[in-house]
Amino acid sequence: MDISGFFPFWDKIDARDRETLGSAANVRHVAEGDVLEPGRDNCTGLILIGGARLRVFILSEEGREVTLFRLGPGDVCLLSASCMFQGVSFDINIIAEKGGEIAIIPTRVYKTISDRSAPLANFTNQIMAERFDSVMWLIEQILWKSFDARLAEFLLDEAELENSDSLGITHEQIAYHLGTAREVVTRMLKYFVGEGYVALARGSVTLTDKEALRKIAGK
Amino acid sequence: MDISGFFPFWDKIDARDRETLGSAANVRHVAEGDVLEPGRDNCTGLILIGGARLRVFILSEEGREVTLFRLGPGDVCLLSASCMFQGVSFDINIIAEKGGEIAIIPTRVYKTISDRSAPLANFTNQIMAERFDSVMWLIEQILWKSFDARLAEFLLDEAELENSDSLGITHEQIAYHLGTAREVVTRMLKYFVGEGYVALARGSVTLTDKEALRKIAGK
DNA sequence: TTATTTATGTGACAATGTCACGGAACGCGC
DNA sequence: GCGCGTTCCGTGACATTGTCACATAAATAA
Repeated sequence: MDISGFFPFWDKIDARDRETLGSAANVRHVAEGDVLEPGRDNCTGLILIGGARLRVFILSEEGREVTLFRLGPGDVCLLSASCMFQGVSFDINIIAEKGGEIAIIPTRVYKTISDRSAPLANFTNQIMAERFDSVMWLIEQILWKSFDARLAEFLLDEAELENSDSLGITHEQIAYHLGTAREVVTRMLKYFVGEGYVALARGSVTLTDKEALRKIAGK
Repeated sequence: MDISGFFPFWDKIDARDRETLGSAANVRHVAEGDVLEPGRDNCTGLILIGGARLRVFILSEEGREVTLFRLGPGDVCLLSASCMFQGVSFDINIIAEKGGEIAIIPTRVYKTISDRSAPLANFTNQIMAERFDSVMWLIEQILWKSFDARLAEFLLDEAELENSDSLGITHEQIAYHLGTAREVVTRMLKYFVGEGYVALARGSVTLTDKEALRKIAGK
């Protein structure tokens, strides 16, 4: 796995540092369901995603989850190296939704180089800003969107990601993504069925009227 | 107003760049209630806070607000220069809660130097991470704290900030901070009065049992 | 088949948000 | 002082979402 493609200014980084980064990168394969960060004590390092899909989420003390964002091929996960910054105290969890190759650069190595390399530090900045943006989007969703809109949007996004209108997902999994209770999802899906937007089966939701769902999602 | 104190690695920045930053800094005084960023079109620049207190919040289309965080003396506001990053699309609003001196460094100047200066870029990173942390804290509050806990915590924080147990604040202002409706605040405050936690008067809330409030706030 | 696990359905209730008011306190001009 | 408009607060009815306690049904294992 070639890591140079992840860094847009690869050629502006010092040659010795490129070497260091390359050899520090720990390439491995993750399988679906693998846990990359278990919440506490999270400082695996910078994760460069080759072919996997990762879900980054937070977890409450009571075990409720909310998905912050998902990362796919070509993305870089920075929060898994959040200990390189002072004053960051929140915990995140990362799990592989789809298996594939990833490369991990240990936090210390990355930080050392970043400290003296402007291109790398600015790259870090850019990634951080993008994640910040995702999280702000989430806040706005949670605060100002009604649940039907959030569910509709989730289903559409999911269909896009999976490239299929038939989603193999349980109500409980949806609830985890959206940070609500299963019963609430069941109730709303039931309503969607009544309106003809989706069809349900055990462990699956099929979108039957995407146009209507888009309307509900408010876009 | 001396801006060097804001940058922990001031002496590691190139002398010419220090000069440029210093002369680009636009020092001015803001009065209470002044709007520094009106949502859309936000790229005032990096704001260095001398003596003012700023409130950074987001606004829904319906006019509902939520406070993201507040900044005081010695703090740096980065989101007011968020256009220096690609892909950042959320809008923020900034208003002065307390008058005082601030210095503004235009985004372009800051970005130019940051692009070639590792210390500055890493400083930017650090600030961004801290703001990210604040926002994550907010998400956790919104998602898994009940409203009584959030209100109690807000009142305690406010008393700390104002250095007084008697707060000159209306129910509506509290609602804006917490992103809810005035009636909800009124209702809960009424309950707090019944329990003897606070005393109310027009335009003011007085904390009468901080210990109990801390307990409710969950800390 | 029978048991067990996993997924879904549902009703009652609690917490919070929305709406439509009414009334009380304050500021201001007289 | 008085009237009067504005701001702030209180309240009831209802909608939405979250919680809890189950029942049922479909898959899977024994």
